[in-house]
Amino acid sequence: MAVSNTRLRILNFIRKFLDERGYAPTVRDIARGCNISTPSVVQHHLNTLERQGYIHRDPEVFRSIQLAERKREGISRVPLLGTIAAGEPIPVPTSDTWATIPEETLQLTDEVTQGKKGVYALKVKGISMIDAFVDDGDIVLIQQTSTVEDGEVAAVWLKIEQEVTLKKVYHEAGRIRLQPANRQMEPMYYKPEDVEVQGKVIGVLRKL
Amino acid sequence: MAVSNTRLRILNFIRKFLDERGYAPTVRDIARGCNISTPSVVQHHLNTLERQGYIHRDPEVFRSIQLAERKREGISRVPLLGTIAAGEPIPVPTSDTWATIPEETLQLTDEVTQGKKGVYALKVKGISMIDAFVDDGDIVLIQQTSTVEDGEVAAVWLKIEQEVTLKKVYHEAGRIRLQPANRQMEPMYYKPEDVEVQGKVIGVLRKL
DNA sequence: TTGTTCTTGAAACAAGTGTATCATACAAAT
DNA sequence: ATTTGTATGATACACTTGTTTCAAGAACAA
Repeated sequence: MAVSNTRLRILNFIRKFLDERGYAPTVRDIARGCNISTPSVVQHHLNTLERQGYIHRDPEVFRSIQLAERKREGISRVPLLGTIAAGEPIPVPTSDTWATIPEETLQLTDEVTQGKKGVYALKVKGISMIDAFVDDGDIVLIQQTSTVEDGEVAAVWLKIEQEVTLKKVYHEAGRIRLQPANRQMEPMYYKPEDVEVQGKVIGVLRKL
Repeated sequence: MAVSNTRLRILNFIRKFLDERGYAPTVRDIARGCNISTPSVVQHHLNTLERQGYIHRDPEVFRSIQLAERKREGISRVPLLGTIAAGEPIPVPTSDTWATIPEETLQLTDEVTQGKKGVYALKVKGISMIDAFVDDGDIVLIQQTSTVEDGEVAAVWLKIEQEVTLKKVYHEAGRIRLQPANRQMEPMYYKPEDVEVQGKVIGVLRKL
């Protein structure tokens, strides 16, 4: 069942009310704001909206309407632990690194961190990662891990070149294939002992 | 005056209550949760906390306690209004576009939106914007505007080519210079009447 | 001591508020 | 035409809840 016109007005009113006042409206607030003459009509629509999963209420509790779309509104504080550049291994957080005060802390919603744990951020220095469409000044979000699945993008330390690079990793027979995000570029092949996965890249953030 | 022991307990209780239930406690909820026998004591402490600036309440309004520390925590809800591709103009929001339920809504902190107003998001379709280090599937954050300062990145509609592109814009004598983010690429020059700024690019978001 | 201020307490009021009940109107389906 | 489901409406009840009032103990300085 679709969202009717009146219920859409009600939903939008609840959104606006929450944004402006910081707490939920009452049925009478909604009636006033949506040109509905009586609480019972609002009640009826709220029941429907709740049955459809758009909102949640605690019975008998005043101003307890919550929007389902805002339920998982988690904010994570992601430490910015330093920079990532071609010629140096990336900072890998240790137990005490987390405890110390980071350079800066990014406040990110779970929408961005995808709810992942053990995430930290690094600022890109230089243009060595343009083959991953990562520019100078971008922020990469890294999840601490030493293993990745095939096809995932990882921060990989190349022992021979003494360089870090962002590539899709594929485990092949007797070798590791590192595939640039840029499809126009050729993959590179390494012996497993010559590469070291330092973390999984879960996102990139660019502020202009 | 410092925060007394009891008031600190009350503050922590309000924090926990808000996190767990999504709406504010009543004076009686607080009394129950902090082993206070009567609403009037809670009322007294809330008055003090409000005078000290730790909380805010709307008089006479139930469950209207708000934590000052969370007032400027800044989550913006950015509507994902569609896609951006080379061959089609980008969707420009109108007053009624904002009112309808968007395809999806991104929840972003002000850290990401930089506190800007009138921001919406578009998902990139295709690899036509790799010269701006923007890959297929990336999300670009656009602030609605028709003018940009020199050096800012804009979503520009090229009337002759019938294409949209992301470029740094420079106003020069009698012409517009469009500079790719990729420094290895050459700028393009247009007559002012042949280009149309459709919005300012304030960020790029890539989820992997 | 005395006085002052802060804190805790009990009780009650009045208004805000979720909810139920009954009723009407309208459109679509049978 | 009848039924069914949905949207709207008026009214009232009972509980929730912010607030007030009066009172008393606790901490502390003069």
